[in-house]
Amino acid sequence: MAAEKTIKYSRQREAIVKFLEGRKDHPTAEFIYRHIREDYPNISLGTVYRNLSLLEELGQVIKISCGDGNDHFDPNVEPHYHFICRECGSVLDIEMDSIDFINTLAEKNFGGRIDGHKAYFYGVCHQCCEMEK
Amino acid sequence: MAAEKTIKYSRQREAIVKFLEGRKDHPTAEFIYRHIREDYPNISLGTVYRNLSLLEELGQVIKISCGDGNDHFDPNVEPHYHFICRECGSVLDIEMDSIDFINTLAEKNFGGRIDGHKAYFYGVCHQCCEMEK
DNA sequence: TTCAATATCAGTAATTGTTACTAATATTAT
DNA sequence: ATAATATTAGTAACAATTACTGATATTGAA
Repeated sequence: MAAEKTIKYSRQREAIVKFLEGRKDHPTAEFIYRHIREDYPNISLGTVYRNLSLLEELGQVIKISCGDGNDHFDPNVEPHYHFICRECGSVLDIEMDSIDFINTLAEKNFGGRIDGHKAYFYGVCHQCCEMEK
Repeated sequence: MAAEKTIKYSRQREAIVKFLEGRKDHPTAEFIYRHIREDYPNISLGTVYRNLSLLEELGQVIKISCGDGNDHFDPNVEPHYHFICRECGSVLDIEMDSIDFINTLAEKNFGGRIDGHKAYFYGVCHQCCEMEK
């Protein structure tokens, strides 16, 4: 039987969780690191990465790989969709009902089993739309 | 006026195009490199990367960033969807009609403009389903 | 309340995927 | 052919992430 590693409390991990709590801007590890450092000047970037992937395993955060080269992190683990602005690159939440029925559509002519999907929407965000005027 | 860089023929680029032609397995740059080297032992990985991004600019290939850490390349530039197997990590095509209407759904309660999307489906591929038995 | 076991840390080095640089080579229009 | 220049191989640089190490913090039990 695999010896389950017990998880000990750490201030650093708590700070990361607190920092992410309620955020909607899906920061990168680097961004989180820079801000946590204001309270914990000695925290290392490795600690941020290690804890983010631990929190991901624990199901407390979601990693968003939207293809811009950096992973982004989201404390909202409920299934939802993201938008990436072609202008400014910001990653925003999309408010829409679940579209799980596309799994069934996708499974129609497919040999295997489909149980999930990720969708990224692209365009120009509200803020950048305003700038165009 | 921007001096358009004219594009000269190169055997290496042709070899890459030929190698990708008709493939359905969405290889990575590294994979392409290893195989092209059988015919062109001196080709460098940089050349593969450079040509792949050139071909992408030319609209001859599509780069797939599915979040497994490696970019994959697809000679099929028609809009279509991909599946990623949770077991073996293979990236497969999904045969399904366009679901562009989800853009409209997504734009409903969204401030900005939405003009495209990417969707990745997850599950267990046919081959891995068989292995489970 | 010690104390031993060990998870976590900071700091740093290593890895990995990708891009940039450079002098030599290949292609193309003339 | 030749001149202009795009492309190359090879290598170095880069950025994001992960692994390593000895020191430190947390925890359950004595």
